[in-house]
Amino acid sequence: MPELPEVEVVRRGLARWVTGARVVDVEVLHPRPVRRHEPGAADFAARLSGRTVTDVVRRGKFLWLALDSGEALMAHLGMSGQLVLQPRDAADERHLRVRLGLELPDGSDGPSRSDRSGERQERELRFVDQRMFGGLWVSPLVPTPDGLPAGAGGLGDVAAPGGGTPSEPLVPPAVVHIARDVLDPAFDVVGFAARLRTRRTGLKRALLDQTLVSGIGNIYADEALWRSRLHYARRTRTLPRSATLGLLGHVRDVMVAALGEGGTSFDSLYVDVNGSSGYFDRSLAVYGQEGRPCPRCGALVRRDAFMNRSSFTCPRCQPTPRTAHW
DNA sequence: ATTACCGCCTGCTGGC
DNA sequence: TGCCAGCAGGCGGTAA
Repeated sequence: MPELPEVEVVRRGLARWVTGARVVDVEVLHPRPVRRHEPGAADFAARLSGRTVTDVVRRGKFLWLALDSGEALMAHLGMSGQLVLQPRDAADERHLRVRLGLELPDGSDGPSRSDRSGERQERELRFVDQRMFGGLWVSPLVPTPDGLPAGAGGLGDVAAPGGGTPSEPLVPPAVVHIARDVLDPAFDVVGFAARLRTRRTGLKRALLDQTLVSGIGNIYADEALWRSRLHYARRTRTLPRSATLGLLGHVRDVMVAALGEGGTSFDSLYVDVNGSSGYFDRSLAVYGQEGRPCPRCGALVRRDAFMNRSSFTCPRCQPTPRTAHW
């Protein structure tokens, strides 16, 4: 499933290749992925046709293409979504849901192709999604409540200080309640620590709460907790501030490491959600490793049912707290 | 207001 | 061989 680093890799690819592109046609092949566009598929297509992409922005796992109309094409990859840039004559993918015909800006011939110059190159931006948890919709943009840039935008490496171009202080309403993520320069570590202490819940529930910090899914939650030697049911209220800061550092480290792998694995926008991209081949200490030895101490990794999902822990490094908060 | 849980989706896997 | 339960899980909606 696409996690934050994969979404950021997609964002960078889009920023590079489709900034300045103009939408020439739109085809919705399945209604479900545009369900969040309430006026319907025809209106969705009409609002995109003829528009030019001015920026590509991400907050958490929400991604959007800012348009010269002042609106934005929103995208969420959900569990199995992909955004791929293809030649117009490429065969349809099995789970192709939406197709946007694009005219690339002058001087760009798109990824992995260098054919004749002099005329604008056409490509298709395709939304492919097997399970359709994700989707596309067109949305207005509203000012960010804090007046700061919306998230990761422009070209460059947001994880590197000074890298990237600040995005405009505009967000889609659907994203206003989504917290910034740990790769966002405007992420407020101190504010997060303070809010965590007011919560009456367990640590992993808090990490997965997108209104506290965004972009953390099941995999990164488990990996960061393992690195921090913390159990998922540890009460947030009892966590010392230093441990909170350490945990956030581990979240950032594991994401930046994945970003480094993912960012060098693709020369197109294709991200293989089934894991053969090299991204998921990265070593996971505990996630999905039930019954295998903990890389740190050798105890066998345990799998617990948690929130209708799974949590993987090392029973020795991450003992169950005596006062657990499930 | 805060917290917890359900259901949406499809394809693959394993047990019988 | 076929059938079906279980599983993957982010997020919006809703109940308590």
